[in-house]
Amino acid sequence: MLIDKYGHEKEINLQKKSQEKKSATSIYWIRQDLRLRDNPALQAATKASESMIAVYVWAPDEESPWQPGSASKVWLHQSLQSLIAEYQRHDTTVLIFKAGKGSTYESTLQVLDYLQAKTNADSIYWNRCYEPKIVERDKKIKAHFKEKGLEVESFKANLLFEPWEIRTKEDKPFQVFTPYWKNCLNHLDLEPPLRTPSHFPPLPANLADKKIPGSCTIDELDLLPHIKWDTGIREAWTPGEAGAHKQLKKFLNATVGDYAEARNFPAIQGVSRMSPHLHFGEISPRQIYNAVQQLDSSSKEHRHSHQVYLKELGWREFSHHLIFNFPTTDLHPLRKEFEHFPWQKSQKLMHAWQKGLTGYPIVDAGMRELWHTGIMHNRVRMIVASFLVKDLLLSWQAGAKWFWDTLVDADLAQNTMGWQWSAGCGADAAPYFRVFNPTLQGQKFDPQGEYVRQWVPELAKLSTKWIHEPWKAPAEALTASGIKLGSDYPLPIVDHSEARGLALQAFQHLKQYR
DNA sequence: TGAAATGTTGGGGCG
DNA sequence: ACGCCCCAACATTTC
Repeated sequence: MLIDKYGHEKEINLQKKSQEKKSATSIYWIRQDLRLRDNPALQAATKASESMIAVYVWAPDEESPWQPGSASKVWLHQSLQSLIAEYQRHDTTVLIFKAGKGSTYESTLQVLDYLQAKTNADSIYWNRCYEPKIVERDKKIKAHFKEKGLEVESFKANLLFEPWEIRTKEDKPFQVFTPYWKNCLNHLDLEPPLRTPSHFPPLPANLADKKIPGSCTIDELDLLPHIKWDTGIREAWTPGEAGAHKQLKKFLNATVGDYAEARNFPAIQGVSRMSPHLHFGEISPRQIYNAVQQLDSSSKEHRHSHQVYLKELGWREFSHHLIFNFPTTDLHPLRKEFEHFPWQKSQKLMHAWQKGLTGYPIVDAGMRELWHTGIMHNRVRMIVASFLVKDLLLSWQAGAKWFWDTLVDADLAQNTMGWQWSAGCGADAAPYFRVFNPTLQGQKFDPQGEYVRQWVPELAKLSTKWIHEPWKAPAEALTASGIKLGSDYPLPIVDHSEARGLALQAFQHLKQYR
């Protein structure tokens, strides 16, 4: 395979391929790339062959212990529906399979193997994923089909930089963001995004119009919850490629120019809301990067905001760089001394945090926004994470698990980096003694209390003066707002200043292990 | 992408 | 006028 160090392999290869004889049948394996545009694997499969099998395999066991959470599955269900509709417009059927315990096929490999044998397919293409378990599985699949003599190729589609390309001078992975991103920008050589393939080859004749053993419908994947709690998610989002581009346009037309400031205020729509779309590959970072570069940037402030936003794509790149190069960090702290951190266990405190009943309005607002919509504003994620880890002394792993199950944008790389950053045990992490004060953060970033009032309606009538510290409100103010603390809304479950002291003590305890 | 504690400065009140 | 104190405002250090 021709490899250019910075990711031009596919363009080079596509050129090469179009000069070659077409293969008979190609398999395009759909994974976290639920889009038609800017999709190199799909491009390769459609160009290379007389007939094509587009296949999605639901095999959550292969991602254990991080099989998709409930919110993520709701998103996936809808995104797949939308993807299949897009394919149908091009007269193409997407085959769907389940693999694992209790299914016709034990594994993804078995599904692909069956399809390959059945159709005598001679090539297989997919876009890369970077979670350690998935990388391991994909390597096996690649080796398996190469041994069988197939043309097997994977592509960079969901990152600007492969996690292994960017290295320090000592040829090590970066562990600090700023030099990492600087290095990335020095190497950035952005190709324009690919278009939707112009031609979609049909299914091989012996598969067309037949029921294929083990294949199923989206509904049969059983991704939707049995108790209908997902209306909030459905109202807040439009999963799928079209929804992704619509949201991007909205962001680019309205708020990206003020992003640097606006992104800090959860009550306004100052952020891009691209994260779930990016996670499922409904849009590529290259498409976003390109679109931002093409914006009018005559004003200095806007230019600055654009860079700040692109830097967020940089953090996304960095998280994948980290999970790939430090593959055990999904469960273990990168900084080893944190294995000795005296994390507490308390069902009661954990439950209060999860349900938004901590007595700290900004924390509770965030946790309830998460529960209702499957998303939480990033500023608030930092606040609630700091609160869990430093005020409640509950482990970042416990927080990561909850986010994993409730976020529609749950992404192993990003979730891991975010939580390790918050706990202070990761790469380029917040120093441990950096403890957010939920009251001050609330007053700074939700100064009118609008965000709190939206998600903690029992406080809605409380005046702005007390909205972030209701326990300090005079009795008259509380009665006038119809609030009885301790029954309508909880008193703080811990005293922040006391909790901060305890956290700093716990930090002292770690020093002996450095 | 912190916050609290501690230090410094300078204006104003006041004897 | 002067020295002293207070304290807000800002800066620096510390966790």
